[in-house]
Amino acid sequence: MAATVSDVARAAGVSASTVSRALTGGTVSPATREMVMAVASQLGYQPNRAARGLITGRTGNLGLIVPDLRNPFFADVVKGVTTRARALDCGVFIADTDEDPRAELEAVAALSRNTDGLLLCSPRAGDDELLEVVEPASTVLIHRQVPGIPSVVADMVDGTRQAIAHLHALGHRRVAYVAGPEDSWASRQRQAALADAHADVEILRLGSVAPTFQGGVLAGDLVLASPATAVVAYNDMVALGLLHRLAARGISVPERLSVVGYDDVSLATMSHPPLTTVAVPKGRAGAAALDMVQRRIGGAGGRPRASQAAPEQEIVLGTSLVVRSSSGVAGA
Amino acid sequence: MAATVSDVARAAGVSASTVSRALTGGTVSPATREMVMAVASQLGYQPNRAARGLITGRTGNLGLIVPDLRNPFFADVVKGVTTRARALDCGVFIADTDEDPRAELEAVAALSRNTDGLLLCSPRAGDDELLEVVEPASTVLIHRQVPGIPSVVADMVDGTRQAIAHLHALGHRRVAYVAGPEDSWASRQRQAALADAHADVEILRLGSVAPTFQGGVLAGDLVLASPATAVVAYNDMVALGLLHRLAARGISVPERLSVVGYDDVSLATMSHPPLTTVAVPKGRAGAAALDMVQRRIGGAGGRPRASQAAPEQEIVLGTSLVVRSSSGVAGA
DNA sequence: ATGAAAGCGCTAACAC
DNA sequence: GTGTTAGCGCTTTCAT
Repeated sequence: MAATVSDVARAAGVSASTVSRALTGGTVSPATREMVMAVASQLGYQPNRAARGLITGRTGNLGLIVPDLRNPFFADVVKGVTTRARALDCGVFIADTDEDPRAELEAVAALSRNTDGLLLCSPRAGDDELLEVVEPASTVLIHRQVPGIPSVVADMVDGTRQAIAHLHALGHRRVAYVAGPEDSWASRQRQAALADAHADVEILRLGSVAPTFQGGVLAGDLVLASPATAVVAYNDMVALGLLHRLAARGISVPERLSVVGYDDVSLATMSHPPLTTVAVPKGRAGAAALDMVQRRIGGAGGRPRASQAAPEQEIVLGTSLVVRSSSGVAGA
Repeated sequence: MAATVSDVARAAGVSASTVSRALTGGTVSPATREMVMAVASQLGYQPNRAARGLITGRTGNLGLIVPDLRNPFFADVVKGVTTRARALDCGVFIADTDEDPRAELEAVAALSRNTDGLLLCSPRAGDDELLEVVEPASTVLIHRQVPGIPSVVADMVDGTRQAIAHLHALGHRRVAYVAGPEDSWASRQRQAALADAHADVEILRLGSVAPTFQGGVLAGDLVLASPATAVVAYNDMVALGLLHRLAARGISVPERLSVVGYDDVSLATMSHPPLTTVAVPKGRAGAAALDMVQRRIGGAGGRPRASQAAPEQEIVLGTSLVVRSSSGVAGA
């Protein structure tokens, strides 16, 4: 059986409350504190978070909900969250919803009772459904915006602008866009951004396709049937599938066609040729979201502190185009 | 504030214990149960697991520790665990140790107090360190064996045998093996398996290299400088890097050189050419480990039940060679 | 600066 | 079958 405060108290010859104070930073004499700490670590004492949470009203745990851990994009976000959580000594419950909006809503319900806050990464559920189950005071959305719920997003408008400016500079005037899932927030974002990225560049919308490698393979033929000299894919996985299909059809990239993705997943450096892509901060977004939710629930320890100067509702992280070898001069 | 048992009890006109019984499957009259359930769901009651855990001694939560979530291999394992956990209504704490053995040990210490059991996936710490901090009764290792700690592993000996038999059948007699990290359990496993996979096939050991895409790139030149007609890589990431380097040097695969990997990560289908690889069950291993730890801690609710017919200590999952296009007839 | 006592939400004995 | 009581491990008043 694990050691409890009482065990430590007995071994240290003090009361349980003193142990508690020594360990959580209450008013104790330096000497006592040091002694208690020594005894505690010597006994391998680890506080029972459940018991602590029962009284403080805070569990010290967070919930993190993602659509699919296998997607390298989400893996990066999760990694950012867990890394920051480790530094903050905060537990992270993980839930993978398998891209199922219903599972997402269930996960929110199950986790919200047993955590201090929730991080929802790219949730697939609709705005209204989300607003129904989510507690805005202790929830942060990652890479998704819903009016009324705080969020951390990447500046896709700027990233898109950079991508199109890059292609324009290389002489491209007709650029295909391979769209992802119709109704997704990210997809709408990208399309809106493309719409007014550059006056001189005509955007040819293709798709939509699944946001996967296979979706990209499928898109390859669509792109070749269009008059575009360059293509912007919904994300890197689609871009990679595209590259794969183009190679299979003997099309040289970037000579005949330039390809640009979104996300900058690690695979983007491993393709043939390495992929030019709009880098979106993934780990950084996860870490920022964790900090944000901590700030919002923090300090007050459950008690909602009286209106303190309108807490931030949104963080927009910068994006940057990473130019590799899949983009080049038009008609080269 | 969330509803508590007392709230439900008051609203239902019964005592708190009756509510508890109705919700957890105790002896209650069907009518009462139904009524309580209705009131509970109407109030949106969600049990406070912390409080429940305090008394039952079980938290209903598990800890899952992995070296690196970005590694698609581990992502698959995690996914297997979380999927099974969802079905069992069991929370999963995730910890990413960044391949750091010390962080691993710390994670074990921090999590073991606040979970019912621990799943350690491919831990990097040494046998002795692990044995020191781990509670064998409530821990299961995934893809790693340590005497005295239960584990779920894949049959690498058989997988390796299949791979070498495949290459032998294609006429290969000299096969290079690109070794991974010297001191890793997995690496030793594979080498032992290769040593007596086939009497007619000579194994040329190369490396070791980092178990990454970059490691594979590096290994590409090593392999070409050897007389081997085929190469087995430490894992798929190395094999993919190898393929990349070979392509860059204009070596055609499988005509000039056959390449085989281990793991069958999803990327293995996306390479040029698609990779022949020893498929190891990843999600299945995670799910099996979860079931195993539940079985071992289950029922008794904390109280270690008196010796019940020697609980299983090890599960070995089958592997199978997936033949794609990176392997072919020798000297073709 | 420290100890005693109360209580967080829940379930397990024990009565009835 | 149901209510009452006690207590899990911890923190936090309230005394001192």
